[in-house]
Amino acid sequence: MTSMTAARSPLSPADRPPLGLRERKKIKTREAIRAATYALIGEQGYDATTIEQIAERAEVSPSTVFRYFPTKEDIVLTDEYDPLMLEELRARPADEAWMDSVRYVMHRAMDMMTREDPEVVRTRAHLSAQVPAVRARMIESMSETGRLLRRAIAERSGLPADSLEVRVSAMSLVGGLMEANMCWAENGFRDDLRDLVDRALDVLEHGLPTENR
Amino acid sequence: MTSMTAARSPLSPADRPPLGLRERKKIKTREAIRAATYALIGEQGYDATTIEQIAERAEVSPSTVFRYFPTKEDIVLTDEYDPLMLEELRARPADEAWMDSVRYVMHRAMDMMTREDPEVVRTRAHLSAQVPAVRARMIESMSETGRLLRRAIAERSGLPADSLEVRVSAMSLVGGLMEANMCWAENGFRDDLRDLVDRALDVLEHGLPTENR
DNA sequence: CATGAAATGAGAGTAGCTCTCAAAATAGGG
DNA sequence: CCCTATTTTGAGAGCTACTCTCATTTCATG
Repeated sequence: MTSMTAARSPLSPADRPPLGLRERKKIKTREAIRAATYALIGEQGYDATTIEQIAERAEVSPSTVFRYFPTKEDIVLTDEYDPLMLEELRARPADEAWMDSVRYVMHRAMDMMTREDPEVVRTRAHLSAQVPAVRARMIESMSETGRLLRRAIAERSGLPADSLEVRVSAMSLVGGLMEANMCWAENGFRDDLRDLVDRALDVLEHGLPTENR
Repeated sequence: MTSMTAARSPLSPADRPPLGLRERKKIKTREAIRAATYALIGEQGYDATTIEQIAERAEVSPSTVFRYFPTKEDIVLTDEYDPLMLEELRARPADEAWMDSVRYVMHRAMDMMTREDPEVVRTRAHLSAQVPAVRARMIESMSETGRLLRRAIAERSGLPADSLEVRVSAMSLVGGLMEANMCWAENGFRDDLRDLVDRALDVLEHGLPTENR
């Protein structure tokens, strides 16, 4: 019901067998909290849902909720995709055009996500579009993603990872993708997310269409 | 000591003379709160500064502080530049290249800001770079700015203001400028902000330098 | 099974923020 | 100058996210 399971397939070494009872319980608790949160938000909305209610339904104490997630927004937003996507990006052939690499990885990621838990992806997008606090946290986490992206861009371009040029490039990429996501949610998920992402990448690559850029 | 005075010069109609005692007091209170906040943060840091302390030093009640500013972060971040810049942007000749318009307006804005209260501009940038809560709120407000920007971009490009293309374009512009600001603060204000902004705009316009984009 | 380590729960405490209501300040007209 | 309507303010209660501490429970390991 969450994304953890999906995170396994592509590029993860071997760390599955030795998984003690403790670790398994921790994962279960994490999932329980997330599931309880999504359920309650579905019933009452985000703001009306308190940590106490979440704790109650997940059958843990409020303290435990905060031990697993630093903020309420993080319960909704946390996923494990970003590092994986980064790995995949950096694993692409160095002579591939940058935007092609991005496109490729984004397509794979979206396939994976819609195959695993499309419901969660939508809820998340919906909350990001509607609830200011969630949106803020989401933007913040995207800018963290942008920071990770710098390494990949730096490797491709030969520029230093902390140069302004690389930073701007990373940030505009991340911002563009976020905008695609927002658009998707705001229009009630009517469009195909893949198309939106493609169009966003086109704008980043070539500027606005039918314009002298 | 704040930015209000600066906002007067360029494109404001006539609304100065009829300014009752009530309005004047409100402005004074607003400034007092902001001044108190900046002072206290300078002495103790952001997190250690509570609304109560701010209220005390500004000689108002805590309630009043919240009446003037919705959040603590807003006390630090709120300014009145954005709408002005938007006006100026839309007032540029329609046949000017888009990026040139942006460059022009940004230069004017930066001149204005560094002429008026360079101290506040720096403190704000510094806090945005250091304090997560402030940064989050700042990003959020930049994305509001991005929303305003859409109108201008739509007028120039002929595309609908709510199209994905325009949104991506607006967001990446705003993100790039923010990155320039961050860079500036993180490097201890050693660089010239104008150069950084120019370089950011260059990346947005032409892609990464010496690269097949 | 005993011992050490880790996870949990309970509880108190802080601070940002909201809401309500009564008191004080101001505007405008007689 | 005063009276009244409106606005602004202050006081205070209340909610909730979040932090910290400490005792208790639960798992790991020899």
